[in-house]
Amino acid sequence: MRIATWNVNSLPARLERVQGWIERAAPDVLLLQETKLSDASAPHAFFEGLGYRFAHHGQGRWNGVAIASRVGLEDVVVRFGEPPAVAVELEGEEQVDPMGEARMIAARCGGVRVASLYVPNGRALDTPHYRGKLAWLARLGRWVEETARPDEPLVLGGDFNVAPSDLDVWDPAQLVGGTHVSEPERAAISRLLDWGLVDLYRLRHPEGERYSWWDYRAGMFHKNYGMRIDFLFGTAPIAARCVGSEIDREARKGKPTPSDHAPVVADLDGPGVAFDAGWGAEGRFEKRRGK
DNA sequence: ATGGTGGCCCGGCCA
Repeated sequence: MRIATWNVNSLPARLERVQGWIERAAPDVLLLQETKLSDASAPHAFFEGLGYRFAHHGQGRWNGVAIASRVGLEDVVVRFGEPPAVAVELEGEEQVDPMGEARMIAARCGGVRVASLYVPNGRALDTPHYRGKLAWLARLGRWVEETARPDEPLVLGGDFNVAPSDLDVWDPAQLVGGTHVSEPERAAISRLLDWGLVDLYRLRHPEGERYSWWDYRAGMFHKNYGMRIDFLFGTAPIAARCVGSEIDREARKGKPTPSDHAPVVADLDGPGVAFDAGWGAEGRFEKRRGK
């Protein structure tokens, strides 16, 4: 079984790329983030035409998460199972509450509990958005601890907007004092790992210079100045079944315009189906340096 | 060079 996660940065803007990638990578379960769609606009027929069932949790213009599965899709939960939040005032200090936003959907697919997660960006350390990010990550930790067990098949996938170690960023010195690398954010990821989740890509790839997100600006992708912030985290029974994992750098290249994130793939059981993930000869991306 | 790109959808906001 192949599970993948991909922040598509708008599903309607990415439909052609998503269809091409599904045909190329043939995931059994695809976790999507940043669909930027309302539930009423969710493209169920598009996914059904490709052989997938589709569950979407959106709010329109921002955020939005979804699960496409061709191995069953049951027991859908959104927003950690909490009731819809009332409208949140975003102007005042300490009023930022990402809990009400469309950032979490979970389901059971092919005997595996999967969650598609879009962690708040946090903007900057001294903002209420950062404190909201930490609160959201704490809610995620509590949801995992209260509703799952480390010995059952569970996969958390998505855009975590955290680089867990300095090996996951192109230049740690440039990011000091910023979000994505702060100690509290990394502690929130450690909480998940300490509970029993395993970073499936890192399990198969100990090397650095492998990222899942590159800024659109300033040629960051071409210089391979990126961060590894998209993950598939699996419990021990999932890690034991994981025969391979890739970040598909090919999906970040070319036209039509790609997302700024690449898909992360993990294969459970069997040999998997090999594909060139675009990191260059011998699987190593040749870093190019700007003038 | 204190920039740059891209998506929301048309004036800035967000990443």
